[in-house]
Amino acid sequence: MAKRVTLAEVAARAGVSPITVSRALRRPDTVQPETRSRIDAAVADLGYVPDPAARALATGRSDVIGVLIPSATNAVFTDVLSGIYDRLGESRFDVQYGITRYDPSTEENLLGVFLRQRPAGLIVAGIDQTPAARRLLDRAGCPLVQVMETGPDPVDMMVGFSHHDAAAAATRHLIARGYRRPGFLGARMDPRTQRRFAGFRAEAEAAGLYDADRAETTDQPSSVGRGAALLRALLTRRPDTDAVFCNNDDLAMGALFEAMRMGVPVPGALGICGFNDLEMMRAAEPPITSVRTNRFEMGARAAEMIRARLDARDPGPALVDLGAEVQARRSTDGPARHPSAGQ
Amino acid sequence: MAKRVTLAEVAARAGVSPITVSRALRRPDTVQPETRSRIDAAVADLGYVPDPAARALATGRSDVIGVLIPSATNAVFTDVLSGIYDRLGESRFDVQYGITRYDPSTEENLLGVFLRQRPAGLIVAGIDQTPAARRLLDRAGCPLVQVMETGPDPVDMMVGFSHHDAAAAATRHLIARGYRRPGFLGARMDPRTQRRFAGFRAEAEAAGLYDADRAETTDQPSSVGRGAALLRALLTRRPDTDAVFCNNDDLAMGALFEAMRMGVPVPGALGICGFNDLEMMRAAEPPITSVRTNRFEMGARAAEMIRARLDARDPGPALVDLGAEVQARRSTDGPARHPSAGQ
DNA sequence: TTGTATGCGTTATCAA
DNA sequence: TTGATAACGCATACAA
Repeated sequence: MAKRVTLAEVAARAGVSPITVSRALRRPDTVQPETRSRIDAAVADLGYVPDPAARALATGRSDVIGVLIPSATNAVFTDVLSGIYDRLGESRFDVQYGITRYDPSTEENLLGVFLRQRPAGLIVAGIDQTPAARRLLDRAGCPLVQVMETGPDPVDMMVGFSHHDAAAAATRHLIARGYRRPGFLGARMDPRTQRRFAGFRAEAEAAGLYDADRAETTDQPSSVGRGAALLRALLTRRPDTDAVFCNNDDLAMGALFEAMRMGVPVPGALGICGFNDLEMMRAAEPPITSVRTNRFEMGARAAEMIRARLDARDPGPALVDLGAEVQARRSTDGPARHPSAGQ
Repeated sequence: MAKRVTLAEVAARAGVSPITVSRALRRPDTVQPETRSRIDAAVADLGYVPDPAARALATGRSDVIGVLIPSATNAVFTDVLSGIYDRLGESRFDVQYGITRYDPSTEENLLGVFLRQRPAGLIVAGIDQTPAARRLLDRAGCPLVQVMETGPDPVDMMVGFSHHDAAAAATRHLIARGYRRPGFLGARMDPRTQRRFAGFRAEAEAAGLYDADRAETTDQPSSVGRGAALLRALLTRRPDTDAVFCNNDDLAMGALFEAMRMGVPVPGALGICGFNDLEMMRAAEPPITSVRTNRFEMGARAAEMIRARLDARDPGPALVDLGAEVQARRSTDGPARHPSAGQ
């Protein structure tokens, strides 16, 4: 266990006082060039690295940037993490993650864990914090970005898109392609999912095509297998359903496989649309239509906004809407002219 | 910004000295029950929470458990994270992640970042650290677990499995099912992947069925699309290949889709085996054979071993081999008796 | 069982 | 431009 090199030792070697070394490191322009070079040499010789705990104690601030997401296994969030990491990996900041498991009280706890470290910044997924969590955030005293979603009443900054509108766009796409009996497949049914469902419903109702009986949902986590099960349940109950908008891509992939198993031609007898546009959607056979959400970019922008604020630069607009675009692919090419030909 | 409540204030309210409060919190059995209850009340009244920085400075130890993984988007690692989180989420420890991007020098840097925080424990993926990183690890001065893989010469503790042997088992399975011209699909080709390839090769050679020309690999990251491309390249070059062992499940999924596109029946004309057994393999059509690796369990065990050591409990064996099992599914049911029937 | 003195490595404040 | 002093909040070592 190597003994730690301290500021005092560097100072002794450079023939200055500790505080001067401290200054030379943090604001080089405030010390004479020649003393600075002596100090730099001493730092290099001794291999000095600052102690983050001591710094945090003295300043009342850490270099931790806390990130709160619901799941570490859902590709949706890991892509956001990649974006964050891309902009923060090389910086002086340490990124620390917390996983809420979609559980509001876990989120409150983790917020507490982060806050007591006096983080330099905070990135939290979503806009559905509990009132208690909201109060904590309001008093966080550091730059804060809510990601994944846009909405009213941001705590501080926000970067995301409207899940409602994105789902509505996907539904419009299905209808435009000629599907007339669209259904909805949903798992987990957390608030974001609910808003997507609302977008689907609003659009279908506007077209006079909404049928509550074609919504097949579960509170269970989503998975490919779950998508298969949901589709089978839906088609068993309502065999004439001619398209499904899926809550996410896992469900869509499962729906595709189940359609294969059931001998239901896609897209001729059933159109399938996913959400998030994971890489596999493009590679599937048939390729699956999905809604592209700019997840990496969301993380990257959030990280940049925080850095800008910490460096006292202009972070730009406090609310950034990155939008979402329907990526039309073969799985929603439209119903076959002669439905029976599909068999 | 709420002013921080300190130990001293709690002490004043409880009518004891700060150190007694400190003790009451950390080792309740060392203080009189009645003073303890007074202290507990004061803590609750004031909403006291310890300052991690101050504690770290005083003890020369933080409560951070550092986790180093190559990628945050690869499901293989996120499952390990889930396991770690499962055992550490409720504890007093803060998990902090670092992403190496499969880059050894990034790994060294991150190790430095962690080490200067004097972490309580460290979990690192793999056994392929650079000599410099290895030296850092040797001097980490905290419990350390290498996960994902077993191998000789552990730094401290280790929990994983033999990628070579797991790949060999998968290859044996293909051969046992009757495939005689097996190929290999590989992406990224990092050291772990190389060892899987070596396992495939060793087993194929042992059966006299190895053909170097049936290995289709790329240094690019793996993806479903990449799997499709690799299969097409392989079948174009060597159309008589009758099975593929894929480096991972993404590639296997892509291979399945590409086989569909090419009109190659699976498993009759082509057997497909993946690696990791992600959930989607079971849900595919046909369901895809894969090698189950116990990723969640690896993370969970690693976390437990570290906690045991920190609590001065017996962590059990320093080297844990969790094995890996072939999950046989329809995609490797064996070649069709009459190959032409497959068309 | 509880308390006193002291130190952890850094930075803020004020003075020189 | 540089330095002396005093925190920051907690825990260790030792004493009572």
